[in-house]
Amino acid sequence: MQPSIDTRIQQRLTDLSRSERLVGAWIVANMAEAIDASIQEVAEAAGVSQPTVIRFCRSMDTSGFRDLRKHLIAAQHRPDSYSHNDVEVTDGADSAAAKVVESSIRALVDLRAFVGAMPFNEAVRAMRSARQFVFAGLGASGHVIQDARHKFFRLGIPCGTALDAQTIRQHAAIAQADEVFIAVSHTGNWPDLVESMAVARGRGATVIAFTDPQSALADVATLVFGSHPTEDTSVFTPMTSRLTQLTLLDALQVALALELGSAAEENLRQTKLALANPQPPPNKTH
Amino acid sequence: MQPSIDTRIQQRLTDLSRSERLVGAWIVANMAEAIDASIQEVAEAAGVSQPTVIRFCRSMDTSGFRDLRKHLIAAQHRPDSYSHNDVEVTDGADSAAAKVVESSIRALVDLRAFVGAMPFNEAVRAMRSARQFVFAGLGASGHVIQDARHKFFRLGIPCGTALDAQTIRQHAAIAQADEVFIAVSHTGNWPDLVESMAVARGRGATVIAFTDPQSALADVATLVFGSHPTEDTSVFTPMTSRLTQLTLLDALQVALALELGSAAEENLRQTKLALANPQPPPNKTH
DNA sequence: GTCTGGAATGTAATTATGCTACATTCCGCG
DNA sequence: CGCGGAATGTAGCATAATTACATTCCAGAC
Repeated sequence: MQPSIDTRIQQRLTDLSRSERLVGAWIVANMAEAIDASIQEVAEAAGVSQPTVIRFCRSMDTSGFRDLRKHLIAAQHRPDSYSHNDVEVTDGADSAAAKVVESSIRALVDLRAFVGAMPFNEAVRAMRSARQFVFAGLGASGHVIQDARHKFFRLGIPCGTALDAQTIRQHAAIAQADEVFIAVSHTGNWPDLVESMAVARGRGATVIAFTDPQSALADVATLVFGSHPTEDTSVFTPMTSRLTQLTLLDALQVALALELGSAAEENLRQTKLALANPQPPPNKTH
Repeated sequence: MQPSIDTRIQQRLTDLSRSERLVGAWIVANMAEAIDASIQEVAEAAGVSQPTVIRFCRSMDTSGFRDLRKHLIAAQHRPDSYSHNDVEVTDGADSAAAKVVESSIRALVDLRAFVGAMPFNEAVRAMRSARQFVFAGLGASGHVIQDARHKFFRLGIPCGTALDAQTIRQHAAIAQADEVFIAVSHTGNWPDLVESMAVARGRGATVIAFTDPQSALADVATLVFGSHPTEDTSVFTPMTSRLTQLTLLDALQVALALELGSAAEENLRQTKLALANPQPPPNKTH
């Protein structure tokens, strides 16, 4: 996640022109008022004209005043302990653990802000009539993949897994139009995976990618679920990106279960039962 | 602090008139969009007129649309606000997805309340001098296990995995006092797993269980990290219990990395590097 | 010094937004 | 069946946000 808006303003204050600097200075000094203020009020308080305020907003990489206000409100309600505290070497086991949990929560809260803009409907539409799902991922993403497969196959649609470059290539080479590939990758820049997905898509298959939306994988995919392009370089980043991917896949599976067939209710009930008792005691294989 | 706006909307939904209820329902189902929407857009999406939207704002004890928007943004960025809704068969893919995310957040927020009482220090003390870790889990928990192993082995301590009853029994049969078994199970009632861990412990090994604290597995374990006995019977329970287990294992790994040896700083740096770049592009195996 | 070009800023007009006043519809009840 | 009050919508208004354009300011050239 980007640094919160107030620190961003502080940092760039010196790069701005005189008038814009006045605006920025007033805002950081009067955050509480700034949040409820209109453009006029800000302009007056800072002693500049209204367009200057807008120019200031643009300088801060926001689309306009509304957008800036959104960031200000968000910043005010985002406790610093969540955004900035990384683990310190002086931390005891307990406080380090607490920070990991905080960080995980933060990742999902941030995810929630984007989930509305993700293509769940499109994904479900593509998946509901698929002949087969192929789950593809390398390395650490392989665990996410296996977890996902374990959940989706219960819906009754055949599921394949491809955890290494060779298997992925082979699956892609025989891809059909009614197949859906689910590709997971933290960075989205593995040539093997990207090329294979391009091949699969070229053969008409749908490719759903869980990856960085800026990546090469995202470019070749039909649908992208962004594990958002985090700038947070803390220790936790890869851990939390995996959590968000798992959560998104959970969400997709539930959405698909709801949508499948006209017996949606029955499907949900089945899902509920299956998930509520994933380990019926006397059963060995599970 | 008042209950955050989304729960307030939920609560009062039934008291509202038909049209206002439509507005409220749309907003809670599409929080992310609602935040960026103008009155018109909300009115259209909810299928009502613009004044109705404003009347709705007033019904929510806000001074108007701007103020409501402020509360929505704040709610979205406050981690301890979450709605508690289960998925309905009438949900569209989008709102079902949103609920899954909410539910995951809730699980971690609940976890946070207990994390201080968990035996991280004891676990780290046992693990820092271990000759080997053995990760054991059956079925769905196997994915959690594999993910954990993938992370712990980087610390330089040998790690074994046991994903089926036979392997688990064999590992337990040759357990030594300086080995640490990490057992994961949602229910904690698999006879194979419970018996094997009892054997391992009888031979002097440390058994750390990630499971229901009321279960048989918890009884035989040396240390227990409770995926807390949730009373939430929603569809999500098994999904979220897996998330909490993963998060706890993340936390344990970070805590251990900090504690390992006197070169704690070096270990952390290594961890950071290893985690920050889990997929160095030209490397094939990862 | 003063002229010139370009950036910085402000003025004024434009558009979108949030809001209000009033008209219409709907619905329960005598 | 019609009355009265709540619920909702229509149309218009005021303000907020944004844009287009004019003015000012300042650095460097001559």
